Amino acid sequence: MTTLTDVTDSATAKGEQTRELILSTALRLFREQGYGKTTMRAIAAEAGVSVGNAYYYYSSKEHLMQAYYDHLQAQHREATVEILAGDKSFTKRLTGVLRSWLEVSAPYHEFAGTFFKSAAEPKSPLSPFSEQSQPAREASIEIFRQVVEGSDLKLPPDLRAELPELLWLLQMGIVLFWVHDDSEGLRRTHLLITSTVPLIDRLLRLTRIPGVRGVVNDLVGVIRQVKTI
Amino acid sequence: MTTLTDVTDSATAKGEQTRELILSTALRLFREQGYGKTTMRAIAAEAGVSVGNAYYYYSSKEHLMQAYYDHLQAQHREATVEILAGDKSFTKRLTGVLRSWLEVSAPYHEFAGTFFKSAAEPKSPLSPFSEQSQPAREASIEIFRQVVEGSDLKLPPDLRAELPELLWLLQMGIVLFWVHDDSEGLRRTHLLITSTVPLIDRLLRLTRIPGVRGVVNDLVGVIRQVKTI
DNA sequence: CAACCGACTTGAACATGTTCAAAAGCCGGG
DNA sequence: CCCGGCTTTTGAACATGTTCAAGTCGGTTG
Repeated sequence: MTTLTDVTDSATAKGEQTRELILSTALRLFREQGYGKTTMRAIAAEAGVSVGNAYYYYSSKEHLMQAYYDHLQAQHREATVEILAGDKSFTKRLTGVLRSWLEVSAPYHEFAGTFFKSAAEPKSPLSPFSEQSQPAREASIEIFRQVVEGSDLKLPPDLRAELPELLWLLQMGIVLFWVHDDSEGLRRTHLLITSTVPLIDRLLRLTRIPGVRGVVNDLVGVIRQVKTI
Repeated sequence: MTTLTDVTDSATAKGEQTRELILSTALRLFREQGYGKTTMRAIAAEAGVSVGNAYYYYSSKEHLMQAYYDHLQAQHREATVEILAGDKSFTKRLTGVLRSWLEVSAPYHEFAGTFFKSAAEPKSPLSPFSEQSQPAREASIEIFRQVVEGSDLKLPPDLRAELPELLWLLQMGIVLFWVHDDSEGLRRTHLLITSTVPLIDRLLRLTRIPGVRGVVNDLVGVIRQVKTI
């Protein structure tokens, strides 16, 4: 028997080791010398396997980057736990989450550009809007859902329901900014977060004004419409 | 003698012809078979020159795409003239400009993804935020300046000054959406424009409400700050 | 006119992501 | 023990963007 496939984790016994080996080697090289300078041949050589073997497990170089992305996502999630358990203040929660993303991602800032490049292509599985990244995207939105739910924010239910996704979009915007930010210490991105978050808070509180409320409702309507159809 | 070309246009005589030839051939092939499937060898062969020669004029395949982008930009500019001469209604002007962009770009929708991919990389000259594309960017913002200036829109001067750039950002967002839009006839993007523009108009008019005014002023402040520092 | 200079052109060579047919292990059944 | 069928592994071959040393060509200068 031994048809292997019953175990949760080590799906295919031996091969799984090779897979891990290739991935970890690749990630290390990416970090050490950047994505562009790391060749598939180098990865294979360093891992002590053949090029073809690397392709047996990862159908492309991009695919290896995908794995890195998942890694990052998990790290961020972990980093937010503490923050989301603590304060009830909306701005603090949001700032904390965004900041922690920045921290987790900082070591990869330099080669994030390349990642971004691949992610931009609509058909790429790396695209944040793609089918394949739906799990990662939802995990990310889930974090923002917790930001909202655990906070003291008072909002009309419609908007509140839509908010996590909007905050995720905000995060995408910040990432876009971050990728382009070459100020030292990522000063500008930090500044962006520091000044944007309170502003968002204030904007959200404006929805109590009747005249504003109507427009916002329509805005939510448009967002839903665009998402669906 | 026969130096034939003293014409305004042709900077370096003969070579300029070759340059044009290569470019037009490339653009044609891009349109006919997509960017990815068009090889530099094919372009060279079709144009009747050597590969090296193509590289003499265009330092990379991407560079050829850059040229296409400029081409598009010019076409759009031309298409907007009529619209901007006509109506005074802000929403009509804005809708017109966005729609005409859609029309001009439609033939390239399929291969725009690839373009987008390159443009996403921060260091790429194709990036809408890059140094190299500053002229194109400013030309584009200029269009939106005309949208605002020729319109009946009443706004606090601060916001009014910032608005063209914000509208340009909106356009970037729409492009992002457009690239991912595979509904037939680009229905979804059209819908997005149709429903977003009036909403923006309403949002802008909200700035008359005192409570809103303060927040918006701060928002403008943040934008300026982020742009500068 | 011959030498020369710089713009232009060439094609072979290179680097690297990717593919693929074949070999090597591995394993349970006859 | 050997066979047939799988997973895994190999390395050479391929496709394609890019580079480069060397050639060509047209005009300018002595």
